[in-house]
Amino acid sequence: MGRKKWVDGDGMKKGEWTAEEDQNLVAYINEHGVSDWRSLPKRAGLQRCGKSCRLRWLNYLRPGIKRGKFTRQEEEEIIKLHAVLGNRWAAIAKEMDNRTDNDIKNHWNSCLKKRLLRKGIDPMTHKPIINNLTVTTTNEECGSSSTTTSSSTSSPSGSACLLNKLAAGISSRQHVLGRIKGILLEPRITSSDQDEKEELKRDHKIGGAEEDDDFLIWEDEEVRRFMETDDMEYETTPYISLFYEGTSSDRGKAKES
DNA sequence: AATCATGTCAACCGCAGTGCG
DNA sequence: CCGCACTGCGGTTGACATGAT
Repeated sequence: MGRKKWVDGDGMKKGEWTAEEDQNLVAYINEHGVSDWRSLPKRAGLQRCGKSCRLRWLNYLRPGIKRGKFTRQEEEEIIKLHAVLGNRWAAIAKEMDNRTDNDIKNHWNSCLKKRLLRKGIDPMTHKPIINNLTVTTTNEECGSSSTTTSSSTSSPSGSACLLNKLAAGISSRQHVLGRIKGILLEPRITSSDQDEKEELKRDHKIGGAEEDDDFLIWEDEEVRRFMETDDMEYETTPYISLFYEGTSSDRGKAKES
């Protein structure tokens, strides 16, 4: 995979790295450590730009990097962190166990984001998707007003605030929590290919009444009423605990509730 | 079997932040 | 304070893999 090799105007190689190049870079860094990426390629005998070397080292060659499929726990962690941090992949990566920001970003964009969308959750706001409705809400905790749509982006803190609001109102909308839980409790891909196929079958089930009804689309009026309850107090942590309660070990309890 | 669509992942690009002279 | 060089980050691209038709 990757890109074909080519050479740019400065004689710098681009594209896919060869095993030999990897070996050279690793050998050099092991011996001299990382310093001055700009001059490193020359010193290491590589026809690459420093930026390319840095990226290769950080995302691929650096020792201890965890690669391959994401576990369910890791995916939960990503969703949880994304709700708080937004698209700050480097910050998310720091909280994860030796996953690179690039890896997390790729997995989010190719998999998690789409899964959330399929389940009627906006991946940017982590809110239920609303019927083409622009929702204006006063964000007291963040000290500002914000206008969001189901497809809009918002600042991480704003997103967290909205999510807390969602959590605060969850008692009156238990099915919302159920829907969110559902995403996290789904049998995960990582266990086996069979699981993956079954999940895909479920998600792409054609003609089943469950399919369309399963999306959580709030009616405009319902949403308006919900958003009007602005005098509630929320905190970040309660939202997270609500969002994730019932996952893994608590799965049984969640079903009961 | 061929073609098309979608998923995955490595790598590139451009910009913002930071440090230094 | 300003400009430059360097680093780090997030968004995007491109090639290959895999599945669906």
